[in-house]
Amino acid sequence: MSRLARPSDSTVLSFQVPPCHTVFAADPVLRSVKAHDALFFDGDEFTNLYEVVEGVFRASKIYSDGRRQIVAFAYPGDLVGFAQSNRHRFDCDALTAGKVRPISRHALLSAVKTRPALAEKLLSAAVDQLSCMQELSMILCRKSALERVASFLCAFREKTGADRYVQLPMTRGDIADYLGLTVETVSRNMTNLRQRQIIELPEPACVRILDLERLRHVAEEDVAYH
Amino acid sequence: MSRLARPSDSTVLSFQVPPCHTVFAADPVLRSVKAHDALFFDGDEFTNLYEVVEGVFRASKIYSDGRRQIVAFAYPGDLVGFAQSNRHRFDCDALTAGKVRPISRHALLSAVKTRPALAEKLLSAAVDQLSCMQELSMILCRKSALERVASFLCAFREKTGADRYVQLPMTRGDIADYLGLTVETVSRNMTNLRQRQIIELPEPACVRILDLERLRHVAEEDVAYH
DNA sequence: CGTATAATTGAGATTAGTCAATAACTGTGG
DNA sequence: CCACAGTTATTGACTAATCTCAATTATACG
Repeated sequence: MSRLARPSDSTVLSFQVPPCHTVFAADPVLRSVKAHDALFFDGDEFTNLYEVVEGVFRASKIYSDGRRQIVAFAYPGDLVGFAQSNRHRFDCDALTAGKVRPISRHALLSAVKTRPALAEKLLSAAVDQLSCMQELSMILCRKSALERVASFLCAFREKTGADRYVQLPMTRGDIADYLGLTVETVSRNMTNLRQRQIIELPEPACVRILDLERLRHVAEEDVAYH
Repeated sequence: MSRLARPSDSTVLSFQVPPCHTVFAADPVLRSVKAHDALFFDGDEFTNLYEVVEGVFRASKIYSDGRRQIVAFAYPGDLVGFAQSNRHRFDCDALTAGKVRPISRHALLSAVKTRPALAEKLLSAAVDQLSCMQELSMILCRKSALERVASFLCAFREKTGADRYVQLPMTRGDIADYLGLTVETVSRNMTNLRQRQIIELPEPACVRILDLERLRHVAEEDVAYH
């Protein structure tokens, strides 16, 4: 996986449990949620975090001036809702119907105490996410709108395991608020990619990647790694 | 401390050990470094991380197109050089003369295994940093140049415990590469703040804060928290 | 003291944002 | 099944902000 393909991988509030370690498999309780259901709101008491089992979730923060920041999109395998205080700092809701496994905060804390290996895994995951986040956020600060949109598409594709046909569960507004752009700018750059025959847009929520090579190139052109 | 005052606090690669827990005090080895000395380079094997004891350090990444990203400034109490792989991903060097306490990676890993409480602390610190980083980076992506510069000054002041007289160990170029701006833009906005009588610049590296209230207001005006 | 580096300032180009209009899609109820 | 209303997406014209390039001034260091 290219390093630039990491954005959605680096969701701050969600860190991914390595697939080989089904850390919480012992907990059989699955909760089904419908699209638009909320898992928790900003300010809610932090009692559970959630392992996403199915569906796509959105973590967002709404500021008093009405602006909104999409903090992370969470996919199956991600943990979402980690908080360091007694309260959540973000809203989290479902973009699609899905399933989550709630993990009680208390259970997690005691598990960490009694199972050092688990603590080490979590720490390692957190450090990894921290590092990825640093890279991502700074890259986002520097990239042009076109590069951000292209990066987002590449990352989404990688993350969801899609090949050439990508179904976006989020709106242009969500993408804009995630990438630090406006809806119009996201839309214009989607059009730009379409006009250059890099993608097709059979409908707004569907992206067919015609030329992955060039899409990646556009995503990375300014920020090349050695 | 206001939430916006957190930037330098949220240095990804450096997470701060709570002062009350001198986690590594058992290790007596201190290393003195001169200004511009490097602790490690991007790609070096990850054998040690470092607790900053004295001085200011800079973690940066240089891209093949010549662009540079300042990833973090690290101050006394910060841990710098945490890596999740076998290699460092950033350069780290000293902006000023200082002292660091190297902590061997191996020692840390075994300590985490044998002392669950330590693991918990580290995990908690990492999650905290993760969360702060998310906030910071997104805020930086959205803020105007003036707000970023003002935020930077506020944060630096808080972090270093200065009152009204702030001595900047880094160049305008460092600040620019940290905030995702150009040198010229940083300079212009410093001038802007000076002309508005919010700060004085007796010399480029010295900032006297004349009106902290207004400086904070400029830093936060667009991104208000509820 | 002179040279190299760093900082400031100005003018113009470029990019993304804003405001506004139109088009497409979604879902609901007739 | 269709029509309507509300949301979402696209596009255009214009504005505002930052970047780029260039020149000048200040500072640091040998």
